[in-house]
Amino acid sequence: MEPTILHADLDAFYASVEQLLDPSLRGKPIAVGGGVVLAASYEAKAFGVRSGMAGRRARELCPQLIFVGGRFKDYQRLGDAAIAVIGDFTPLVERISIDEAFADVRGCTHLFGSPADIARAIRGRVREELGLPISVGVARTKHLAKIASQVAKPDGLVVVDPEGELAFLHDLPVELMWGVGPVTQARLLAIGVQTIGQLARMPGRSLQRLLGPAAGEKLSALAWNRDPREIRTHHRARSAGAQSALGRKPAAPHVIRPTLAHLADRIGTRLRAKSLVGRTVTARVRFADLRAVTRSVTLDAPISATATLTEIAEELVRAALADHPDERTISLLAISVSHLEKHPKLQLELSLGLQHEARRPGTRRGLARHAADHAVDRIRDRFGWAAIGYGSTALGAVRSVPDAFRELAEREL
DNA sequence: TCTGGGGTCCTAGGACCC
DNA sequence: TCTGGGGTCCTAGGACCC
Repeated sequence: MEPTILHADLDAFYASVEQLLDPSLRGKPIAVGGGVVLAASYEAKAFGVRSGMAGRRARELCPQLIFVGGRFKDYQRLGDAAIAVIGDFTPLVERISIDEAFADVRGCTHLFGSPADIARAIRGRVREELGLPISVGVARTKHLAKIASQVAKPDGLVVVDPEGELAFLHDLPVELMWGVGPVTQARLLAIGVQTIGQLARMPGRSLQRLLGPAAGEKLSALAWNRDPREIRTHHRARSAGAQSALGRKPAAPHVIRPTLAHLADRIGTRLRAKSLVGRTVTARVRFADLRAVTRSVTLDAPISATATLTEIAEELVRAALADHPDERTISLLAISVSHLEKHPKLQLELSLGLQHEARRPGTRRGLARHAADHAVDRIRDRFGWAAIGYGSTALGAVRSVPDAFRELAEREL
């Protein structure tokens, strides 16, 4: 079988866009972000600067590092354009994030040539039309294609021939595998496993004892290049959430209320835009020392109303804080809604709302809340998100990061 | 001056049902 | 008196990915 799976990954994406749009930044070590490095150029990576690193640490490693603010609209535009180039070759495209996608070209080789030809064409077009470097891996499986694109970086192409798969895979370090993070890497190192080949030769039993049944099984399979995953062009979301880092703030209502209201507002808006409702609400509180706790509740009836979501989240946060009375300072609040279902149509929703109220005597708020949410949603559709909000949610102070950046990270629900 | 924001999946224990 | 097992759902925590 011919290798027809492509994995395409824009190199140092945010940083590359900044260097594209501002030529004075080219060839220089730059980082997108401030408090935290969101992306680093290859010139910065040479100094050890990595994404996710604290800005201060990055500056220590690279004193001449240039921090740039972030042109989020351009990231979205150029990321979409690059993925669209892939879509010109095949409809079987699975987008993983703003700057990364899998594709299966098995059905279009008669039009465009071999998978390697197609990969070269994609790289050429993204470079010529958009001015951005993109690395591509080609293999028979998603896992191998993804590893190949990592090996190809920066700005390269690696094709893994079927005959050479295990030879290619087994010399590589385990941390290149999908699913091996810092913890697993350390656990494997403790038993002397550093390469994928060493992992492959471990007895399945001991791997499962070390990493759990699911992870052990999965890594064994991947190490032998058994990856059953196919290209999935459409994912439906299982949860929708939002979070806000706070620095250090007192665990007090004047901090918690407006923050939760803002988070609930964002989630509710996204859910309603996709006609989704959710049954489980989870709230997360992170303390000053970065330890975090969660509290969740599963409701009888699913919700999407901003006010209801806010109230439930407040209750959960109160419960979490009550269990940790010594914690006076919090550094992050988060809400997530899961057990998502498709919302019934509007008319059904109204009758459902009435039934719902009948079951919960004393609340005539359900319908009023839906009406208010829909009114706000419509105004925002016309005039933008900032045009209107629920009281304190309009507070800019609770936003530690521009909403444009949040939108970048949001996946299609 | 101790690190953003949005996700997925897995595990383990307990409740509850048959 | 003493002793079962399987399945499902919920909750809390954690590892990992981009």
